[in-house]
Amino acid sequence: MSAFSEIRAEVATALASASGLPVSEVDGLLTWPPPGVAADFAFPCFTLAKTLRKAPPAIATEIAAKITSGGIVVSAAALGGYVNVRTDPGKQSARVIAQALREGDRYGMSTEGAAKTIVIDYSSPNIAKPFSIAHLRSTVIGRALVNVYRALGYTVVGVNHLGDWGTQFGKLITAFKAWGDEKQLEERPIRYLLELYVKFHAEVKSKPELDDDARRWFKRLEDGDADARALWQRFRDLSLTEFNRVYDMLGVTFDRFSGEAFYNDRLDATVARVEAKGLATRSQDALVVDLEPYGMPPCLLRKADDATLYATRDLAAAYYRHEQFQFHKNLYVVGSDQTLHFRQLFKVLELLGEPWAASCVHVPFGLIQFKDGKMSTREGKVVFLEEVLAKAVELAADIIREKNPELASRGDVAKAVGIGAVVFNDLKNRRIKDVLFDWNELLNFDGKTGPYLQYTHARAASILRKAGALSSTPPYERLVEPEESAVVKLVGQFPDRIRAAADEYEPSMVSQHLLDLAEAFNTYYNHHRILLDDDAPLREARLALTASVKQVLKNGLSLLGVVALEEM
RNA sequence: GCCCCUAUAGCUCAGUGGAUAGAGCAAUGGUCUCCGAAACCAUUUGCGGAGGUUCGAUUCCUCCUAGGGGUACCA
Repeated sequence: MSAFSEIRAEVATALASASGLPVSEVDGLLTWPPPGVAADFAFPCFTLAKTLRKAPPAIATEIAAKITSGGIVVSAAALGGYVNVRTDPGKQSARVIAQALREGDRYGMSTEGAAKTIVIDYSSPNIAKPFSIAHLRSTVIGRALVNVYRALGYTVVGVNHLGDWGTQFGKLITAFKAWGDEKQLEERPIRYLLELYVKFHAEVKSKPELDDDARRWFKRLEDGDADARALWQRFRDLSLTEFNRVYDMLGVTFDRFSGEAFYNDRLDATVARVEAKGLATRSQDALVVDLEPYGMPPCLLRKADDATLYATRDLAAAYYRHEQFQFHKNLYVVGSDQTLHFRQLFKVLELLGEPWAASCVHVPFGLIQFKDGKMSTREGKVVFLEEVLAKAVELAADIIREKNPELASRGDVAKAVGIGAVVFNDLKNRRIKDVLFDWNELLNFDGKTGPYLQYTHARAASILRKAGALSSTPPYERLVEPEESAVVKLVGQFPDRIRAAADEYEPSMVSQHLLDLAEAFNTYYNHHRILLDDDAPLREARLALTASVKQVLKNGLSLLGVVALEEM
């Protein structure tokens, strides 16, 4: 339990005994006062008015009078219908900071997920297509969730469910057979494959028979045709080489690189399983699971030519994951445009009578929007992630040259800052929001950004370097400034925010908390001197506070996949 | 048509059913002989509309409007 949770529980207990309510009920109502009110917790008495048949202010006055100071609680005062409780700032600081410094890199982590496995499907780019800024979202959100669940003690299996199968390969093979150029494929594989893909979609408008060719090629691929298979392998290898370069830049890793093709030899058994349950029906020559009673279009398992689809392979993958890992949860970090697909998939699992269908969760995120509409691979309307990262790193290097030309290892720092800016930009808001692609915002390093957090961390690091060794027993009771209490509170709440982020599959809960902390610390820094010359004990206490801030920023940034820098 | 998501300041977004709705960007003006000015301080503007539930709604429910997405052989 975090020190902050313990403090909250103590306040709730005090209020419970004063009001006669159960602690759990008090805890549920407990809130905090607005900025103008000098108190740490607030207890609203409005719900009691009915049962007690008294006005809320009168109830608040009675409860406040019964609260005795002692322990963490210093005083209680009624104001309107609220009981405002003040806690001892020194004791609060002592507990919170001591815990943060004692636990260090483990602060915020727990073992509550021990013996539970969580499978997370993330990134999952389509082979033979460019790694765009759209894939970045799944990649960084998924990676952050992997880190968050690991921090809570879960066993996590991160799966890159590569889009390495499907009709798109029929299209690519068709296009390559028709217009392919070996030299271009060797020299600039992904961009060239994208061009072929775009050309295919442009040509198919006037030559619809190309679609039939594509379907035939995919069918041949599924049936193990050597020619099709060889081209597929080549496209896949070339793509993976490019993807790995991007993953290296981002520092992203996976436990499994199993794509859709991996499940190819399990598809017949999967379809058979659905048929055995009597769920599969022939409709318009295709094999489907009728979902009409649930208000959804049918889930297609086989096309008219018996080739499989996305849903078939996802179904096989779900069974495979359950058999392999007996997951506690099976998460899919995939864009919100695929919500219906997952609703269908989970419904089919439910109809198959799998109790673990309820443990499968789609974790959707908003789409990247351009000023002129949605991104479209088919029209070649994409922004390459490598280009974005390169620009960000270049800009970071410019700023370093200007602000800190003497800095050692400027190249590494520029990389960390530039990439940190792009990564954090994708994690700072609630993931469901669509993102308008905007170079200015992406390349902004001021305000609520990754570099701002890195800067605050580096600033704290700089102070601690100058200070030398820390005292092991600083007088925490000296930390009574309101700006200090604000920082302490945020340090103390950090572990709870990690849990909330896991509960809601929402990395932004960590991001927003780090921004709040950095803001509070920078405000504090600008109002009070830490490295005091004339008050050694207070200096020690403030340094301990600074060290705890640095620790939280470091741990939080690490969860988000952003490098915490000592200097920048 | 039907289904899902979103709507808070000029822009991008936070916001636990509670007391005066907060940040950043942009703009303007301040703060470095002082621990890192990628920082801090100050100034201005707002909960899409209408009902409902509630002691109390930006928050929950319904309807409407707007934007985005999806809607059988792509993923």
